[in-house]
This record gives sequence, structure tokens and C-alpha cells, in this order.
Amino acid sequence: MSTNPDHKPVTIRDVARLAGVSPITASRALSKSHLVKPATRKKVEAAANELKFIGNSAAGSLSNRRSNMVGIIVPTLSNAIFADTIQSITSSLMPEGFQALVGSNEYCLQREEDIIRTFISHRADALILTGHTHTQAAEELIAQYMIPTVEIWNISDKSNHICVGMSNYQAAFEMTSFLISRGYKNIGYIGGILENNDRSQDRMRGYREAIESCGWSVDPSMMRESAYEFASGAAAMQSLLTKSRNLDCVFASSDILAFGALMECQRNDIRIPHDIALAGFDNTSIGAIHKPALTTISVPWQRIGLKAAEIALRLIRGETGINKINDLGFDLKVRDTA
Amino acid sequence: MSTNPDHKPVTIRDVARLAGVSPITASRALSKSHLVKPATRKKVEAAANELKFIGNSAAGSLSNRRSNMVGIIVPTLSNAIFADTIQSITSSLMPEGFQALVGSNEYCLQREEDIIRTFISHRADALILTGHTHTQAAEELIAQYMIPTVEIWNISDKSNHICVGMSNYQAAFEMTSFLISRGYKNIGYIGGILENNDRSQDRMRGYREAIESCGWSVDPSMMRESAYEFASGAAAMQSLLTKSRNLDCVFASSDILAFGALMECQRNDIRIPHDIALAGFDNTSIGAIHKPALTTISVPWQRIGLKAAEIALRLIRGETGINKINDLGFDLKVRDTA
DNA sequence: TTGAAATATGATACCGGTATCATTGCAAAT
DNA sequence: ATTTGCAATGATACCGGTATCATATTTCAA
Repeated sequence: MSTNPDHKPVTIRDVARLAGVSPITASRALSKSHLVKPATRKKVEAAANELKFIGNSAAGSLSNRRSNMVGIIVPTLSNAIFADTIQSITSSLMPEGFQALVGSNEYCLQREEDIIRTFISHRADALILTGHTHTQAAEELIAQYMIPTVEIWNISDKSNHICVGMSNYQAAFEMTSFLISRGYKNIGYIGGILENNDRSQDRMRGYREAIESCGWSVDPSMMRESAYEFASGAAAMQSLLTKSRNLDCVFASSDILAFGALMECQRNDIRIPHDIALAGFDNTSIGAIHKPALTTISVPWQRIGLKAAEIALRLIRGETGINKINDLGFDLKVRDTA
Repeated sequence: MSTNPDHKPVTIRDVARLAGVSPITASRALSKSHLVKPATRKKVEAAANELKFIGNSAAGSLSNRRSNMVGIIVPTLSNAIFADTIQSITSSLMPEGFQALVGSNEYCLQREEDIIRTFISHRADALILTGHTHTQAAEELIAQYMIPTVEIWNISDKSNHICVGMSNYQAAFEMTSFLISRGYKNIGYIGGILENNDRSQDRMRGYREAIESCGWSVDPSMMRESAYEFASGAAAMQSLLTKSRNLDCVFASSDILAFGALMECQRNDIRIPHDIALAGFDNTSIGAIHKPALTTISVPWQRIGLKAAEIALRLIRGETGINKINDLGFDLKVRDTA
């Protein structure tokens, strides 16, 4: 802990000197080892080991114009699904020698732009962003600095970038259709905040269009917009219960909201699914283990992360012929609550 | 998306040329603006703006030997409390111009060491690690490269580093004592994996010593070690239920495990707290909203993140006189389940 | 008006790697 | 023996900022 002001960190030149070779040879021995004689490589490795040399990647990236970093932006980390995706992205990146830069924009596009600016200042080799909605300035920066960019979570042919995910619209449509097919007539909807959130918007659109495709009309009083928290889901449910007498089913656009709604029902001695059926979205582990188990949409978060990381690396390597839209699908998990 | 091979990113020299000043003046105008005339600063800012200049922080950190990055390692992101802490650390860091490097070691010390090595290669200005347990090599690297390091989550006077957290031992002790004071006689324990995990170890120690301080003896058959998942908590509960006839209370060392245990009880029509009382640890939002609400230990995760970030920044700035142990305390939340 | 101090700007070098091109050494080919 | 060609290594320069020290300009006191 004592700050030694004239401490000099070990450099490649120190390693080279100890190994009795030139700095470039040392550099090559440690990175592009096929260019040096095995004996030389061993000498250099021994020297590096001896000195506990750890290369300065700032110097490296300045020289070879590759930072070996990938920037990832999610709306929030306080949400298992985003955290899981980051986990799967980072663990795909690490064995390839890439470091993840993680940022969360708290559902704010301006903050996303700021984070992108930071990532560019670190010369991230690629970006992985959530969704299609970004500020104009952010898009311009990405274009100007030519950062390969992958969008995760939702798919759309309107996006400028390669995207990896599933159709939130289609999933919500199918879930709603399924609920209708089960005979529910008055299906409420608790959705996430719509502003700047294409996922929420698409899920709501799926709900609406499924209703309409039956020839029914969508009743706005059956719909609630809610922050992404248990408590907000509970509040939305309470509101639905008081305003809609004949409610027989609720589709919540995420398991968190569904769970909040479920708690609210328990509090009011409303039996699920007997009195009111319930469906969620995301397939979180709570929903799966809870009794009654939550009917929901299972989304391959982990595979999305893997695929996004894979594509980011391929873009960095300059590969071409990568599909613009990568639909990884979803699963309708019919369980107890509907 | 079209790769323009001879694209040159904007450099400070471009900005300087456009502003009609030297590169160093431009550099100063953008970072240490008090050293240039306001008029010059405006000219440079206009030029930088015009060109959408974003400085290359690799070059910057190579020169001034500061990366403006802080490395953070948590066991996993698939856990709300760690994700929340990272969130609070990163949002404290960002306004100060620092970028967080996030890594998760999946409860593996060797992987932690690898991540530390990566962080050092990026010349992180400080590290924030979880807990006190690290490999010998990791400690040596931290010492050799003199990286200011903060440990979060647990406090101990045995650690080499500054730590910010609360006493997991004391919290578990108090919870167990509380359960005893409520008249429970056969208190089971479901703890996390102990290996290389000082938090789990300390919590278990708290449980044991509270039992012993009543003159009772600890019954190993009442204790389970469990992975950090709902399902494992449920399995541990099932095992306790079959092996211990007279079980009247269970203390789970995390809310996730408690929740799994609770689900298992519901499955077996065991009423909580009537038949068996239950307590958790962590105060997650599920436990708070669930009915019955979970009795648990509330830990100030967010304040821990804030404080850790604050201390990391002070260490980077070379401040001294920072407390080695920063105990942020905990709260025993008595709710429905015990 | 002069000169000293303070302020503002500039020239140069350097951070620590590696790209690039040059050189050396050596085996195989002529 | 000489040339050719490739493998291995090295010298130099450069990536894009900024530290450092030097120089120019302004300010203000005497």
C-alpha cells in the first residue's frame, strides 16, 4: 500500500534485456510466437515469468489500433436477464482475449450516448447495444468511428445494425393468442415503460394485434404501463382489479411484473389461475420454481449473449457475410398460472 | 458498416490545426482548461465539436500513466445484490470520468487471478474485489504493480487491503440469536458454498457460535451447504425435512436459498411460519414483497458500492488517512416468516 | 517606461508497445 | 561455390496523447 513514487513497472524492454534479445523479438515471442525460434520463445517466456511481466495494453492498442475491448450497454444490471446476458457475453469474450466494458443506461438514451462516447474514447473494437433505439448523435458517432455494432434483445429489419434476439412482437402475439385460445375473454395487460423502448413497444403491439385479430377491440382501460419492479407490477394489478370488474386474465410483459401482480392477488385472496389467469415474459428462475409456476415466454438470453459475442468478434476480424437478422426464437412455456 | 480501410480517426492534431493552435494547447484546452485563455478554449472546443473529436484514452493513459479505469470483480452477475453493487459503483465512477472494468470469477480464485492480470494489463488505477480470499499470486501482482485495492462485502482485520462492508459473522450471529430468543429450539441452517468464500464461512460461524453461546451444541445434521440457486435451496430444505423430524426453524444464509426453501415448504403443505419459521439474508426485493414476507438481514449493498468507489478514487488521488475497515452495518428485518 | 512576475502558448521528447522494412543466417538449389 | 529463398532477428519509426521545459505575451508594480 505504500506508494513508491519512483517505481518503474516492468516493460518489454526489461524482459528483452533479461532474455538477451531485442524488444521486438520479445514482443513477438509473447504474442506471435510462430515468428520466433522455440528456443528464443522459451528464453523470453522465462524472462517474462521471472519479472512477472504484464504487458501494457494501452501501449499495445495504440500501436496496433486494436483495443481488445468490446463495449456492452444494457438498460440496467438490476435485472437478472440483462446480468445473465452480460455474463454470457463476457465469458465468450475472455478466452478470445477481449475485455468487456460494461455500461448501463438506466433506460436513458442520452446516457447511452455518453457511454458510447466513453467506449469510443477507449477505442472499443465493437459495441453490443440493447435494442434499436439510440440517439441520432450516437448513430453518427458509431458511423464516424466505424465501430462494428451488434444489437441484442429484439430483431427488426428497420435497424441499421446487425441484430441478435427474438421477435418480442411475435412472442407477445403468440402468448396473447394462446390466452385467448384458452377461453379468456377479458385479458388485461401490464407492460413496461414504452418510451424509447422498442421491446416494450413491440410486446404491447403483439398484445393489441392478437386481440384485434380475433375481431375484438382493445380496451385501453385494461392496459397498464409500469416500471420494471415487483412493486409496480403489484400496483398495476391493484389498479386493474379495481377498475375492471370482469378481468379473467392478465398478461404481464415481464416475469417481474407478473410476480408483483401475483403477490397482489395473493394479498387479495384471488386464486391463480382459478379466479384470474396470469402470464409473464422472460422465464426467470423465480417464475419457474414458484408454486403455482408461471406461464411465460422463455427467451434464450444466454444464447443471445453467446451469438452476439461471436458476431462481434467476427466483425472485428473483418469477416463478411454475417446475417443481418439473427432470430434465436422463443418458447411459450405453459405452466400453472394460465 | 462498409469498412473504409484508409479511414483516419480524428486526432488532437486535427483539432489543433482547425483551431489554429498547437496540439498541446488543444490538449490543454480540452482537459486542463484553466491553463488556456477562455477565447482559445472556445476556439478549440468549437473545433473539437466540429470534428466530433473523441480523444484516444489509450494514448492519454500511456502518457500520463493513468488509465481512468477501475477494475471490479464479483463472484457472479447472476445475482441481484452483486449486480446492484456494480451498478452503484459504476454510477459513482462515471461522473468522475472513470470507466469500470467488470469481471466475474464464478467463485473461482484462479479465474479471479486471471481477471486481475487482465485488469493490470489495462493498467486499472484501482481494484475493487469481493471478499478477502485471493490467490497468493494475485496478492503478489497487486503488490508488485502497486494497485490500490478495496475489498467489499465483508470486513476483517486480517485482510491486507482496505475493506468496505459489514460483519457477516455478526449478522448471522444476531439473526440466530434472535431466532433462539423467539423460542425456536431446532434451528436448521442452509448456507452457501464454503470453499474460498469468507462470507459464507463467516455466516456459518455466526450461526454456530450463536447456538453454542446458549450452551447448546451444534448438530451437523441440521446444516446444509448449498449452491446459490432457488433449486438448491429447495433441495436442501427437502433434505432437512426428511432428516430432521423436530425442525422448527430454518436460517438460510441468503434470501435466494430461503426462497427456495419456502417453495419447498409450500410444495409439502408446510405452513410458514406456523409449522416452520424461516429467515434469510440479503433483503432482496422478492423476499420483501412476498407473502409471507421474509425475515432477513438487510445489507446496505448500495452504500457499500458508493463507499468503495469513493475510497478507490481517494486512493487513486493518493489521499491518506483512509480507514482500513469501513463497517457499514446491517439491519435485522423482522417480518412474517419468523 | 521598465522589468519582474504571472499567464499563455509552443517545441520536443517520451509513454510502451508493435508495424514496417532491413538485415542476417542458413538450408536447399543451381 | 554461388545463388535463391525463407526463417529469424533487429533498427527505426510511429501510434496519439501529454509531461516537461522553453519561449512569448500580458499584467502590473515601481
